[in-house]
Amino acid sequence: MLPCYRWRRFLFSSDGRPADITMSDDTRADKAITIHDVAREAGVSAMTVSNVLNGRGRVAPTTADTIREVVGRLGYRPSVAARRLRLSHQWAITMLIVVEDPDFLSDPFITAQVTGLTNYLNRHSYSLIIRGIRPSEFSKSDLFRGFEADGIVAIFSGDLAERERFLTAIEALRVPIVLMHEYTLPPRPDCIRLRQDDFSGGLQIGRHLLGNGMRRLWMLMPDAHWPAMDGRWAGVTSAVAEVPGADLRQINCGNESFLQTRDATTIALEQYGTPDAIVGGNDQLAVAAMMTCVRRGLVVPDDVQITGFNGFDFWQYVQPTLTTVKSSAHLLGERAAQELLYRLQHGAFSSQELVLPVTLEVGRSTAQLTRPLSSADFD
Amino acid sequence: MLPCYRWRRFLFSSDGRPADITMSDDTRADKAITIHDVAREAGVSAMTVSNVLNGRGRVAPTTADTIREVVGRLGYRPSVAARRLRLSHQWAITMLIVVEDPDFLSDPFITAQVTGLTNYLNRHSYSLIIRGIRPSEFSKSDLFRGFEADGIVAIFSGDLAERERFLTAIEALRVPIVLMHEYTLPPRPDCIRLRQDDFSGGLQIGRHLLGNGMRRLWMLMPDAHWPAMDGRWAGVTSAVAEVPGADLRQINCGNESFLQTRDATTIALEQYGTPDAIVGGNDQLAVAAMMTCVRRGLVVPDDVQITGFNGFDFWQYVQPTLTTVKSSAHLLGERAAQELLYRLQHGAFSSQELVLPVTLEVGRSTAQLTRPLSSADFD
DNA sequence: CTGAAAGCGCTTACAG
DNA sequence: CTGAAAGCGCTTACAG
Repeated sequence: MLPCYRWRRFLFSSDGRPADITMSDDTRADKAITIHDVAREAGVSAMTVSNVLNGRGRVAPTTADTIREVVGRLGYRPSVAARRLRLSHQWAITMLIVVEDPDFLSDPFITAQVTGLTNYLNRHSYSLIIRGIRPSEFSKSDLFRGFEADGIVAIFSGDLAERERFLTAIEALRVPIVLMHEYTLPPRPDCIRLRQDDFSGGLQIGRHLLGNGMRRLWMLMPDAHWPAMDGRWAGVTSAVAEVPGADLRQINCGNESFLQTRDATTIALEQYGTPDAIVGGNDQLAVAAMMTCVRRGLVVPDDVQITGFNGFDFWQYVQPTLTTVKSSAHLLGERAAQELLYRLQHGAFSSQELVLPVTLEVGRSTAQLTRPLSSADFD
Repeated sequence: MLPCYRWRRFLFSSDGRPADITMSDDTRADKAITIHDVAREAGVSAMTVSNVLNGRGRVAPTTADTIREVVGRLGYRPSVAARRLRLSHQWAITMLIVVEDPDFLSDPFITAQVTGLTNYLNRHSYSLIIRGIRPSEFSKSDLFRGFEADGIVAIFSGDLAERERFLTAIEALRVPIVLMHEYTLPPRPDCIRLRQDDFSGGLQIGRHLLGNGMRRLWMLMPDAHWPAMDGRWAGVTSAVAEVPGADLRQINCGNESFLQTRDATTIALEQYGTPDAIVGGNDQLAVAAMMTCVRRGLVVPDDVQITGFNGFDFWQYVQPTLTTVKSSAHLLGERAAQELLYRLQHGAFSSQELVLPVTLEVGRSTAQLTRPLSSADFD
């Protein structure tokens, strides 16, 4: 008997509401072979097939061989959905990125973390589900309607109160959480904080520039509140506080795009004059500022020193090469996955907080020159 | 009665093989409330709850209100796994990227497509599963063991025979396929090809440079065979064939990294002398070549003209701005999702092949200068 | 307008 | 060493 729900209605509409639509065909359902088909063909019971496939129980070697042969011949693939229901485990992790920009994957810091996550998870037969949600649409998001993962890796933007709200909301999903780049929200049960040492990176950048004799510093920051960015700012602030007479000004660069950063830098240059050094909150901001300075006839590093943050391949594409802070965003993603799978395996996280180190990478954009650059400087 | 499989063994080990590990705890399982809990609390049957939640059948408004109240109060969330099993539909699409580089998401062309996909799918309550697989590990990949999607969007690299093999393999999964950037593999049932018009882009680039009087052209290509890259090459080749006396040389740039591109360009410059123009297979290749030329004292565009391909934000970060081919990789991703959901809804794809247009974006890197650049050229 | 029953494809404890 | 039975949490056709 062919059950009639082979032709059924699916949740499927443009506004995300249920809609009544009839499926005309489902090739998979027609041909799907089950564990019972294999069992019948091999002349055993379904449970023996299950045991062989999962390496459990004692099964006679000859029986096992027969079963494996039949599995191969029939092209049997166990139903993931059935296994998930039966075991109430999903073998899936959700990466949740709460950010206004729908094009969030264009940030290399984000993509490197995502790549680290997928690589680690796939190695362990877990899959990654990526969800980008705008802060303004967080509550009416269908994240909560169709949630299907064993854990969450979350990156929040926004101020403390907003982030607190996001965290409280996803805690209702009752799965373990790895919170990225968070250092202000207080610890919670079944939730750890994982980040790179942005404060230290900022501190190193600041001390490096101050050690070069720079005193009037700017730091370029995006509109969006990112905890990681706040940490860098705090680090630079600390360094500046150590040197009497040094000061630091924050320049808002809107959405971090090239154009908005260029415009913000241009206005600041006209309003405040040229600073000794410009600290980019990340590499993109730094490079956009560098281009702006160069186009205005300023020489880097002679007239103004410039630094970035994160050390993506990107920094090499610029001239002079950028002084930046190297961190491994890829490693950060891998580590998030590792901690989550550890938690799933052992029932508890191995620690409350993890901070990965960063290192200052000195390029020519903060070089103390005693002679003009020559082509030899670039090799 | 608490079933004992709450403490069960999970597939979980570093090499991807099943391993015997006991879960010490599962917070979700302890507290999960089901449709029956809601039904009992509301004094109705499970099916009435189901009807209300899915907007089917006739239910008395007062009954429906009560049920919705209980759902909210208990925080009931339907089990996705159960729904999937019952309906044998997953509400999930897999994006499969077959490429050697495990850091595949660092390519902006890939990430833009992934972003377009997620955005479209999430709007329609589908989720995206990303799988990167190395060509060499394709067959022993566990893609086939844990497959769980209603459709596939695939990006292959490699030569024709390899890509043919990949396609044949994923066809065994019996779900509809959208093949990206493919134009040589013959059409198959339940599989469409979606790409941007790389040939036209290459043709336009070639004609533009030849129109500028350039005759000795190079094209920078990566080691990896990408069909999209081959299409661009074919386009440039066509343009060159139109002009007697013009010639085109292919320069292999290894893995496309800055360093390997720089080295390949340097060696080529020493071996063959400076060409009239360098066509980058993509923006990154073009910018790396531009940096190399500038560092060797060549002036762009006076001594050598340079072009890119894809027009990412990236191109603006370079000086002079890059002539490139604009396409919308984001749109390509959206379109792939759209076609797949159409297929799932209607039982058949709406067409066999889709080609999205591209446009030439002329920057200063191919400007025909009659005077030296001034800062005014940059605004 | 509402409910009892069946079944999606697995895995487990238990009995043979 | 192997199997019959139960049940994970839903949805559907059908009967009332």
